[in-house]
Amino acid sequence: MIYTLTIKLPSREFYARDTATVAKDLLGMKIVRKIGSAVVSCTITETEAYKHMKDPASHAYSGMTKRNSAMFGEVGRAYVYFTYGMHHCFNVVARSPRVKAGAVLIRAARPDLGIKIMEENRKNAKISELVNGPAKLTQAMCIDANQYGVDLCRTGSLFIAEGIRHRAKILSSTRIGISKAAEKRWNYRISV
DNA sequence: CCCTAGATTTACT
DNA sequence: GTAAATCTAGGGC
Repeated sequence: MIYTLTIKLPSREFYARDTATVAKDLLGMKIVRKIGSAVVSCTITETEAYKHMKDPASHAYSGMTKRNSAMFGEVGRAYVYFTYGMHHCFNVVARSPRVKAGAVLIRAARPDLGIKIMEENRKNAKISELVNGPAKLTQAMCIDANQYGVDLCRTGSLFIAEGIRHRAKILSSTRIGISKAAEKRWNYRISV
């Protein structure tokens, strides 16, 4: 028996909305990564919105640089940055049309497919800690500077797909690990 | 469980 | 020069 699996991807317009709104709507969606012939995927459980003006915590706040240029580029693409001398973090470029820059940091997820591969990439960490942090997720899913600017609206080596519709309550909190604009509650998560 | 220190590179001041 | 959208190991409780 041959099954045809239909994978639905959010449209480009999905990402052309307010960054915080997209951050909430990404909860429950899937990150799919093809590594050679293997596939790994996770369901997004925690996100954070980073805007442009009026958001001193955003990489885009002080204008465009070589590092953050993806935040000013086409929505629906990947913004991957390197930090703390050893970690990569994965963002999805998203903003309303009248805003110049914005991205959603993917902070945590739930492992879905390819768990064995992710365990190897994560030095055999416990399943509950495979992708429960922004740099853990990129490590498990082999996301680094090579994925900078990748179009997440196409079924390539890295993309976002719609997940199972969920009714989980969305909790909002202050963003993690920042010192500026610490009062803004642009961190969103769903439990398990 | 909690907490702290150290890793290690880049980009911008 | 230094701060950075982080993680891990190690020690204490």
